Amino acid sequence: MTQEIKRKLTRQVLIDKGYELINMYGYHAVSIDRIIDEVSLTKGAFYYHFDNKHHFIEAVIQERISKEIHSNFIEPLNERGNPIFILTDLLEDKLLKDKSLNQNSGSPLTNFITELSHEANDYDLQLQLKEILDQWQIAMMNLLHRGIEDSYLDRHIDPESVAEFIIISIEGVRTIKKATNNSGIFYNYIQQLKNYLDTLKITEDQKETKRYYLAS
Amino acid sequence: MTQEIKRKLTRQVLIDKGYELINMYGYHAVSIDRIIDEVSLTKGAFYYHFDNKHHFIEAVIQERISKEIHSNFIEPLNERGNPIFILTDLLEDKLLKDKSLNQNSGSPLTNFITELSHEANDYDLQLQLKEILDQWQIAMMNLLHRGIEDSYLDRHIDPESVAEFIIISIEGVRTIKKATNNSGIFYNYIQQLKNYLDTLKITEDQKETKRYYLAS
DNA sequence: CAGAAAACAAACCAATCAGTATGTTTTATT
DNA sequence: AATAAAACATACTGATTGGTTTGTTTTCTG
Repeated sequence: MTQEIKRKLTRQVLIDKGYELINMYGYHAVSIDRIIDEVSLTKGAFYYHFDNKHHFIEAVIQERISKEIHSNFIEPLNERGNPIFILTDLLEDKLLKDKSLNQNSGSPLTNFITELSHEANDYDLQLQLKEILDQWQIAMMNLLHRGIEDSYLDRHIDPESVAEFIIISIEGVRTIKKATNNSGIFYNYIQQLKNYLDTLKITEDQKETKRYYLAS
Repeated sequence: MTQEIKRKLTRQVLIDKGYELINMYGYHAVSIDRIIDEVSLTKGAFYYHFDNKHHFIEAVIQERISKEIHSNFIEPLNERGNPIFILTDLLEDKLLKDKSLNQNSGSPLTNFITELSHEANDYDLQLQLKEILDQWQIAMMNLLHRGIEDSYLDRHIDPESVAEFIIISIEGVRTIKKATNNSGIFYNYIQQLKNYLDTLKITEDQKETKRYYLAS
C-alpha cells in the first residue's frame, strides 16, 4: 500500500472509532488506550497522527461531526421549493427512517457542546461547535428567505429567530429521545413542529398583493 | 453544633459544590479530590457520607437537580389560569429575568443526560433522569388538560405531544445558549414559542358550543 | 539494492484517579 | 468525668490516565 493511503486510512480509523466512542460515552470517559485497543493500534500510531487528545477531538469535530451535520441537516436545506415541506420531509427522513443516524445516542452536537463548552479552557472547541451551529442557522435562514421570495412564507416572520427555534427543537428532541428511549417521540415532535411551521405560512391577502405586484 | 446539623451541613456542602462543578465541567471531568479541595474537606469526610462517586452523583441528582427542576419549572405549572399565559410568564421569569439560574451552563438535565445516559452501566441514573422528565411532562399535561376544561385550549390538541414539545424546546434552547452565548436567544425563542402556543388556542365555534352546553 | 524517511510498536513515566485503612477530634450518652 | 460512637483527617494503594522515549518495520527515493 502506498504511504499516503496508509497514513490517511489509519488516521481515519482512529477518528471514526474515537467519534463512535466519545459520542456514546463522552470525551473524558473515553481514554486513548481504549480507542487504540478497539482498532488494534498503539500509542505510537496515535501520537504519530495527533499531537494530543485535544487536537484529536478537534479533528473529530471537524472531520466527522461537522460533515455529518452538513450532509444530513444543512445541505438538504438548499433544495428549492416550499420550506415547510422541505423541512418536514427532511425530519421524517432523518428522524423516522434513517437508522444510520444513531437514534439513541442523542445529537453529537449537543453531546459535545454539553461536555466541552465551559469556556476558558477548550475555547477553540467551543468556537468550532459554534461555527457548525452558525452554518446550520445560515442555511436555514436562506431557506426561509427563499420561502418568502417564492410566496410560501409570510414576509413578516423573523428568519433568524425561526431558524434558531427549529434548530433548538431538533437538538432538544434528540436529547430527550436519548433520555427516555420513547419510540414515538420523533413522530409526535414532527407533528407539533408542523403546527409551528404552519404559523409561518403566507396569508391570503399577502398572496393577493404579490400577484398584483407581479401583474403590474 | 449538634451532630445531626453538622452532618447534614457537611453533606450539603459536598452536594452543592459537586453539583456546581459537575454541572459546569461534567461528571468525569471533576474528581472527588477537586470537590473536597474547594470546600476544604478531605476524603474521610466524603466517604463517610457517600459510598462512592456513583452514589454521590445519585444524591446530587435527587437532592439538587430534581428539586431545581421542580421548583423552577414544574411547581409553577400548577397555577390556575390560561396555560399560554402561565407558560410564557414562566419562561420570561426563568430565562430572561432569573439570574440565579446559571444562564450559560446549559440545562443541568441535558448536561447530565448527555453524559450519563449510555445504558447498560449507570442504568439507575438514566431512570432517575427519566423520572424527572416524566414528572415534568405530567405536570405540563395536567396544565394543558385544565386549559381545555376551562376553554382556553382547543380540545383536539394532544396534551402528551404538546407537553413533550415544550419541554424539548426548553432543554434545546438552554443547550444552544450554552454553545453560542447569544444574549438575545432566549427572547427570540420565547417569541417563537408563543407562535406555537397560539396554535393551541380554542377556536371561536368551540367556545360557542361550550357556552351552549353550559347554558342548557 | 542501499539509505533515509515515514509509519508504526513496545516499554515506560509521572500525575491523577477512585477508593481504603487507620488515626484523631468532636459530640453524645451514661 | 468516662466511655462510646459519630464525624471527620491523614496517609496510602493499585489502577488508569495522557504523554514520551526508544526501538522496529514498512515504504519511498536515488
